[in-house]
Amino acid sequence: MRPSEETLAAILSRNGYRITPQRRAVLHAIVSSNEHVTPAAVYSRAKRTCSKIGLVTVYRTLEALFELGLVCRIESSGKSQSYALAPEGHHHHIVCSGCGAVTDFSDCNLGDLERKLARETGFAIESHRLQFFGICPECRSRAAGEILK
Amino acid sequence: MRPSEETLAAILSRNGYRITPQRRAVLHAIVSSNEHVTPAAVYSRAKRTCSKIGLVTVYRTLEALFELGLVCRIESSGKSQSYALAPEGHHHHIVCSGCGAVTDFSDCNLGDLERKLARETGFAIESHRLQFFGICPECRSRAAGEILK
DNA sequence: TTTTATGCAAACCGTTTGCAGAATC
DNA sequence: GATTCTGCAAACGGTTTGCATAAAA
Repeated sequence: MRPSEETLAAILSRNGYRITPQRRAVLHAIVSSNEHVTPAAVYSRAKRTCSKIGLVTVYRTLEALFELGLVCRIESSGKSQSYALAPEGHHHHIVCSGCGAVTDFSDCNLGDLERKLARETGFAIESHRLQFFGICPECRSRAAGEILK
Repeated sequence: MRPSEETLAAILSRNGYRITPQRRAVLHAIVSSNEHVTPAAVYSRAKRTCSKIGLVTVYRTLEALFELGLVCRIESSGKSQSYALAPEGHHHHIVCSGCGAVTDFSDCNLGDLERKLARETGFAIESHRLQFFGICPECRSRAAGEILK
């Protein structure tokens, strides 16, 4: 289950971070958004809660959350990164090429491949990243709508 | 087998691109390098062949080569992208966290997973990207050497 | 001689940093 | 009251663009 804003704040606090209105605003912004969001998006969301927050603080807070593993970061193939509440455990993403929406999945079953590659290449493999790209259901139906017109 | 500089130049020409000393220099730079290289690296290599080349031209040429599928681009998780001669067909990368070296592999066997995800999420999946990260053989033996000292 | 390519400098975009003042604990 | 956080503005790094000049076809 998704951690609440309170839970996250408690974890931050327990790790020596101070709880400020700005940080609460960032927490609120990511907890209340279901998608992956860019720092800029977090900023504009957070600004609704705490009007004097600066973009810099958003970056710093997201970095802190990322360090603590509370948030995951995805480098969508373009310029800007995006963040979301970290689902528990190992997972990967499916990214919509139309609207950028991100869906998670967790069963990747790459153990055999990893062992094989390690054997063949001599690499000590430590991690992997897997992303699928495609068109999400919403964009598909939107596209279908366009055609009918 | 790897295409030669001549072959690449011919393909460029056939596609309406003019063959300039600068473009030859870029072609030479990537053909003669076995690793994946950043635009900046291509630039300094190319400069040896054609001293008056500018970084901008390198970017533009790499982009053209990428458009034609002659070169593949990898977004290594940091700031700069890197390019290499495109191996034929579908492939993925293993990236060394130590030195950045990149190795290719081609058998990923993700068809079943892709179908399953498409079914479960409703995405029309079009492509995927898979990267492994680890320590390459050279870095491993270097690390072993450090320990012995 | 028409069309495309080049280089420069300057713009751009997302991100990071230095620092004085403000807020938390 | 000591320490951490904030916001601003300015720096940064990689990449892109506008434009006049130069070169390829």
